[in-house]
Amino acid sequence: MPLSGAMVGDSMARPREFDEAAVLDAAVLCFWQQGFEATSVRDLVEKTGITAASLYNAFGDKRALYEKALDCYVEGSVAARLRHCEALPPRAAIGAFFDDILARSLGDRERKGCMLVNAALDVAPHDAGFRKIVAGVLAEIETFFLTCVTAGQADGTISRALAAETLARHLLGVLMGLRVLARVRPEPALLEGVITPALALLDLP
Amino acid sequence: MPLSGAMVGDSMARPREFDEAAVLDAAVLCFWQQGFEATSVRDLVEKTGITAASLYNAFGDKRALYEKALDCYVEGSVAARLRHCEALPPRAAIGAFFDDILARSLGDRERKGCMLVNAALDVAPHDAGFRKIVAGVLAEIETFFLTCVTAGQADGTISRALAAETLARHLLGVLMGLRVLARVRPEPALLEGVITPALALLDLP
DNA sequence: TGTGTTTTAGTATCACCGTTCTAGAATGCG
DNA sequence: CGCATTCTAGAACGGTGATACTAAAACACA
Repeated sequence: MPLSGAMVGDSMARPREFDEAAVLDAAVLCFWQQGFEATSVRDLVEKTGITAASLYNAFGDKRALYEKALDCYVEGSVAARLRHCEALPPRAAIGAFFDDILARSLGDRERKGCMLVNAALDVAPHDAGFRKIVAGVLAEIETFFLTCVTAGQADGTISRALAAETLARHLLGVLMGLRVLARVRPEPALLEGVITPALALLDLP
Repeated sequence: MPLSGAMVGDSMARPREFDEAAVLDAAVLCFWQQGFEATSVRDLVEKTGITAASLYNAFGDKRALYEKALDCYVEGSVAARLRHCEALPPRAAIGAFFDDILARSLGDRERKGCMLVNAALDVAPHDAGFRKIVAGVLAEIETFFLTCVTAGQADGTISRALAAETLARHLLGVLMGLRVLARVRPEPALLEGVITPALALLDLP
């Protein structure tokens, strides 16, 4: 099984004609919008612009491509947002995080939601490998919240009324709920109503 | 197009051999576990024990059967829980509601989750009809929370620090989040951590 | 007891599924 | 310039998707 992108063997041959990153981006969009089952290889061929043979050569089978696409999404969307927010003061980081999610959810005209949350209900329950991946990313988000809350409780910007671990878990739950509701009822008042009490909880005496 | 279950015309004929309710229950289980796309008509034929022709005669096509199955699930699971909790005092009703969800989520060894939440991400985003149905049920749950919070704020058992509408929306969001997390990380500490702050919010001065 | 209607079971249909194969074109290296 | 290699395009593959059809069986009623 040759490694994609890397030249193997002792002789050079014809190089790729397509941009692997661009193809992966198109695949992300497909899986993100339609989920794993509802996306056919023919969809992928059409949207990526390369042939099925090239797809299979470069990425393996459909499941492997989904895995790479999910990785790509997480790195480009989730991890990027975490890195961005981690640079802020703790209480502001949490606020900015939810502001961004809110804006993204309300501006999501195609109702794609969050590919990670979609994966959590689509592929994770029936595939232990995917479940582990999704659970790992969720744990990273939880850790981000925990770090923020712990630091905020230490410097007095976040309430100590509840344990930091408990607050972090609550924030993770609210985040998941937001992304589900946004796909069915993307109403500003509803989504803001979901967030407001969670943030109020941080600011109490 | 004959109405299922009802005898039409002026002459009686051969009656159903199968129990329509039992067949619908089996269909609910299929769709609940695997979702709409991942469930094939052959799956349904196998699990319900009746033939494809009977399925089509009795319920119409696959989409119509899913709709009836979702109706059946909502009536038997969601609506039943709402009715049960509505009989309790407001603050206790909310507590009992989440206690039940928590127990159900932790005991869900097949990781089926909640069929309504599954539908919210599976069929609702791509089908306006289903979206309306799911949104309607979510609105019912929101109304249940709102009724509880309003009554609790009136009799002093629930904090008036936040508007009743806001708290109700928050509780709905937490509920959705719970059901997503439970399918990936069904850990008691995590799920309890999600709920605890939401309930604490109700009890503050 | 026939007659009409509707159930059944099984199969046919036809499009699409994920995947692989068959070519032939394009490249780097000896 | 071959030669080995790996790319591309597209057809082909077996399997399965949802659904429709055929014919026999089962009942209610005249």
